[in-house]
Amino acid sequence: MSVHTSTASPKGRKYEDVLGGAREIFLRDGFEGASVDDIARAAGVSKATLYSYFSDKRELFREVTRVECERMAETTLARIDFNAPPREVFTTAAHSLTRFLLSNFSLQMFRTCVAEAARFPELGQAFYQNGPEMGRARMVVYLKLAIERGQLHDVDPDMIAEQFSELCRARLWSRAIFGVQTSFSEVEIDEVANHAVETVLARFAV
Amino acid sequence: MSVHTSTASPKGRKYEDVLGGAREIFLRDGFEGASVDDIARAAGVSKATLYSYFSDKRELFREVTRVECERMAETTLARIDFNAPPREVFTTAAHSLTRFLLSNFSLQMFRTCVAEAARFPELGQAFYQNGPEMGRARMVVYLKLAIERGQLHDVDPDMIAEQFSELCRARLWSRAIFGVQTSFSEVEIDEVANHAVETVLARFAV
DNA sequence: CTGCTACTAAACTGTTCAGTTTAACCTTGA
DNA sequence: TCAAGGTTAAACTGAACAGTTTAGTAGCAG
Repeated sequence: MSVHTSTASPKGRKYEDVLGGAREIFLRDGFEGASVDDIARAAGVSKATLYSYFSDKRELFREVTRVECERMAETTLARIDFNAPPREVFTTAAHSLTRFLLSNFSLQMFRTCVAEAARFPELGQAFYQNGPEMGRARMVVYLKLAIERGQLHDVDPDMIAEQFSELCRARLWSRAIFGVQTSFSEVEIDEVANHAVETVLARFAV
Repeated sequence: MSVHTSTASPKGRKYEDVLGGAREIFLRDGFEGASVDDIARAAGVSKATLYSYFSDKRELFREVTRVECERMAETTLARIDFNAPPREVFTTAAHSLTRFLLSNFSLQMFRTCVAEAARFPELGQAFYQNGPEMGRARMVVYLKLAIERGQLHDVDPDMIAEQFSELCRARLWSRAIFGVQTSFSEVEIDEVANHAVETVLARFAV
């Protein structure tokens, strides 16, 4: 009896292996930078097998990003306590979002999607919708409640959410994306997150 | 008598042509996406001539970005009136920065630098230093004055500048960079800029 | 006219890489 | 034991493309 990973692989034994290898190499080298031979090697699979699952490199890439975006949505959209006061919610969200934005995964994903935006218009859009857009929508639900409760001023909640997430990028994110700085201390990250909280509260809290 | 563009070309007649063609194609296709044949064609120059000026594609790219960053620094670093009150300065800066961030040029430059950050660590860093870093430094000079005058709270001026420029990216920039939205009305832009001003003032103005 | 320098078109080299093909090899189940 | 289907290594094809070479042209100075 063979061991199966949760649901039996959609097609053939090596399907998950291929996806795993592709994830590793695409994340390391981006789309153009990744060679299919490297992916097959990393997956421990022959090129012929790989091409029996995916008709071409793009389709493989699409599938990897789809799966990764789903995982990201599940994992990193911090559970919001819809009954907590704004300061608490913003503080929790700011720290987890700032950390996430500076994570290797998030930065590489962003780089690749941006780099391929011209070749793959659909890809950047999918990434945007499954990533930033999803997080924002969730935040907006909370903001509306808080406004109803009179805890926040009655300002377009969408704009509050947008400003909040941009504030979490202050100082460190642009350095990270351009490779000017590659590692970040807890202290630095906390400082950025705390400043984001203070600013958003100064403007929107009652 | 032949017409010369300002200073006589550093080397040979076609130097500026090459740079112009490279600028056009790199900006359209990015670094990897651009073919040297395309550049030569766009420049109205033979490949051999191109390679007599630049030893390889990377050197050509470096020079194009250097020149473009200089131009950007001159053009878009809005003159700040160091004696004006914060609301006026932030308002002027927010509108011009938001527009700039959404410009075709800025977006393409960003895309290319990010995409090549792995192959060209120096490039992203040069872009960062000549672009965001330079604007921020200029803003900080003003902020220190305003704090001394008691117009702003005594908070790390660097953080004020960083938050301010991030706020100008709210809502529209991420849509632009992922290709979700490609054109932006004056109304939308003004709204983002005005919100950035209100938020930064709410937190930092005395 | 001579000779020099910048330039040109086009063919060529060498490499990288996506995707295909082939012929053989396990594994499993009847 | 046999057959079928998934898998494999390796060679192959064809295209794209950076960079070079060659043989020749245009213009200008003396």
